[in-house]
Amino acid sequence: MTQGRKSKREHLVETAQQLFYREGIKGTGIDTVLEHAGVAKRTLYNHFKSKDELVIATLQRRDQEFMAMLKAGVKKFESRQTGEPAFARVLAYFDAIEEWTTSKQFSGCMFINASAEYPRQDHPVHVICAMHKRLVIQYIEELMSGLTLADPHDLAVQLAVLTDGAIVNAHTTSNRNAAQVAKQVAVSLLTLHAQPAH
Amino acid sequence: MTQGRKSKREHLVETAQQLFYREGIKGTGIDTVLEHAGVAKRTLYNHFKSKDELVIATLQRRDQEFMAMLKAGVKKFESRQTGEPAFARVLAYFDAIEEWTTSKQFSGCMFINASAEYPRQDHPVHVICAMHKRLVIQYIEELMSGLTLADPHDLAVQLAVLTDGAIVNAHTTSNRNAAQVAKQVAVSLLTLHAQPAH
DNA sequence: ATTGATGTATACTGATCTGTGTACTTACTG
DNA sequence: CAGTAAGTACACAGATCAGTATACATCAAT
Repeated sequence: MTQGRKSKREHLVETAQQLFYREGIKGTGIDTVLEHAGVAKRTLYNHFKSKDELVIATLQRRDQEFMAMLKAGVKKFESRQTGEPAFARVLAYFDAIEEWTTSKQFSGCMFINASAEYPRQDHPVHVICAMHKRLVIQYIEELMSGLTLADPHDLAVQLAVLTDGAIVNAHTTSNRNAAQVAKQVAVSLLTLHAQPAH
Repeated sequence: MTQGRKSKREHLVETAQQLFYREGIKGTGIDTVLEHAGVAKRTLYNHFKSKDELVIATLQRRDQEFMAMLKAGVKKFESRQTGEPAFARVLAYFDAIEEWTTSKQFSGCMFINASAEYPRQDHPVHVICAMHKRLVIQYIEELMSGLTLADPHDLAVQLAVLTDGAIVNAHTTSNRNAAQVAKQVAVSLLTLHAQPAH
């Protein structure tokens, strides 16, 4: 089977992701997704056995996309940091968050939003969101691998909490400075608790 | 007109608030609210001209309730703080947040959740959520009135971001320590930037 | 006692929702 | 060319949604 540039399935997930992000999941009907994707309803239900399955596929796609965006952002901003060089990667991470939260299409964190739409903690959607958040914490720990810390995981959780706060604050109150505020706090925390290794 | 202990309207708003919080707003139909409240549909639509109006009434009620809860919590925990006495009120605030986020019925912040369900920033629901968040920042500033700070508003925003992060983290990842983490960070920030007045 | 406001019960409208059934088309493959 | 996998168009089911219409009940105040 030769596919076009994108498989129908991938195209559906991509379209659904955008709509779910912009309008909310429960605020977006299947028919709306189909219209935007230009795909027949039957095709969708051949690939996914329910809307929930499509939702989960979009979140998995977003997870990949988001982590890639973060990593690209860190690479991009790492060399532009001033101050203690050992902090550069972590601080570049906050710049990446800032670039995202101040971008035109920003509409909060898709996982936080999905968690809010599916508040039950045992719902598959909620579980996936929790997993994503754990991945981010893990990534932050990696960014701090060049630092000597009493408890690296502890600081990573602190910075993750800070990040979520910035994202939510930016979205709910349309505050374009939220990520900078978070970065300021991060600088304080790093200065207090971290020394460059060696 | 003599009312019962609670007016029908108040009873409807209270019932709707609980359901919207537990199951999400778009996840709760009008009929579900009516069943739980034991009230006729016509009565609801005599008091509110649409579901959106009911939603807004629940958010206004929650705003009152939440601020009262915060203030009661601060009063309750203020005297139990150790360390610098001038920090006691702010730190008690984080204890109040902790008590809430670790309580059985906790399901995130109703305003953050509502913002996620109504992502458009010009939607009335979204606007009300933004107002609530501003009120909280204002309250945090009040809690710090006994401190000498270079920029009190700045620190209040930092602590508000931190709070939102803790609430979201507690909800999405079922982390019972999120508020304590936030409090730790708050201690660091206060130590760095605040001196007791005089 | 009558009036007017408030609430109830129930049926209904019309829209929208997720998901299915069916028959047709396209296109790749053996 | 035959067969198979994938997609399309379209109708439709069955549930649920917000909101309305109508007729009746309750009750307090004049």
